[in-house]
Amino acid sequence: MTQNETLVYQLLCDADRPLSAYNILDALRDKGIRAPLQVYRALAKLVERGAVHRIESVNGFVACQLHDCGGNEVSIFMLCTQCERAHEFTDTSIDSRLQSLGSDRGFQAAHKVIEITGLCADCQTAETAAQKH
Amino acid sequence: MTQNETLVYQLLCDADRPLSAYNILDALRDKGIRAPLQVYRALAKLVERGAVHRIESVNGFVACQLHDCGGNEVSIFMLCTQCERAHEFTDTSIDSRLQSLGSDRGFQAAHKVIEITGLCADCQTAETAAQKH
DNA sequence: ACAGCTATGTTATATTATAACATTCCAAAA
DNA sequence: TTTTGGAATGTTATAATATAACATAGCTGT
Repeated sequence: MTQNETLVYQLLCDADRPLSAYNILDALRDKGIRAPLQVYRALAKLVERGAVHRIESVNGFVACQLHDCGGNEVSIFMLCTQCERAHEFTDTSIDSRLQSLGSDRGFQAAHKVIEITGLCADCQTAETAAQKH
Repeated sequence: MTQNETLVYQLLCDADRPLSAYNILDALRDKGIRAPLQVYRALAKLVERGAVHRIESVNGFVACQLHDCGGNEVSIFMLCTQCERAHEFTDTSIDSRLQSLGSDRGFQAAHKVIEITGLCADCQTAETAAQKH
C-alpha cells in the first residue's frame, strides 16, 4: 500500500461514518495531501482492492467492515440519515436471487449496489424520547 | 402536473437512458428552462411522486418503467455501461428479504437502492462480434 | 546509464447540486 | 371585487463532487 493510500485507509478505518473525498482531503492536509486527485486516486485503488466501498447514496466512502471482503459477496449497506453511520452486511439469498435476475436476462453483472436509507434503531429511540418533551 | 414537470417528465419518457439534470437542462433550453434549479425542482417532485427514479450509480434520472409504480415495491435497476440503458424490475423475494434484514436490526427503512452495473445481453454479443475482427 | 513503469504532484476545469432572494400566478376568503 | 396566502417560478451566485491534462520523481530490471 502506498503512502497516500495508507493515509486515506487509516482515516476511513477510524471514521464512524462515510467520508466524502473532500472530508478526507481536509483531514489530511497536514499530512501532505493537498489536492483532490491525491485522494481520488488513493480511493480508486482502495475500492478496486475491496478495502473501501463507495456509498452511492451519500457520495461517500467507508472502510470495508467485513472480514476479508474479497469483493465476491455483495455488500448491503444500511445508512442512518440521523447519525450518518453505515452498517455493512452480506446476504447470500439476496445475492443469489440478484444473480439469477441478471443471468435470466443475459446480463453480465460487474458491480452491485444495495443501499438502504432510513433510521437506525438507536436514532429511532432517541427520536421517540425527544418527542416526549 | 406543472409546466416544468411535464417538460421534464416527457423528456425522460422519450429518452432511452438515464439523463443527468444538466442533460435535461440543455435539452429544454428552447422550451424555456434556463437554470438548474428549474430542473432539480421538477425532478424532486417527480421523484417524490414515484414517476421518476434517481439512479445513484450514474447521477441520472429515468421515468418509471413499471405500471403504476406507487413506490411500495423496491425497484431494481440493471445498468449497461456500454449502451447506458437502464432496465427496471421488481422482485418480491429480494424485497421481503431486505425488509427482514432491516427489521431484524430495528432499522426503519425509508428508501432502498438496488442497482446492478454491467453489460446487457445485446452489448455482450456486440462486443464478442467485434473481437473477431 | 537508460528505458519503462508506477506513483506523485499541480493547475485548471468539468459536473452535479443547492442557497438565497425576488417575482408571478392563482384559488379561496373577506 | 379585492386581498391575501401558498405554490410555483425565475435568477444569480456558489457549494460540493469529480476528472483532464500535463509535469516530475522514484524505482526496477537490463
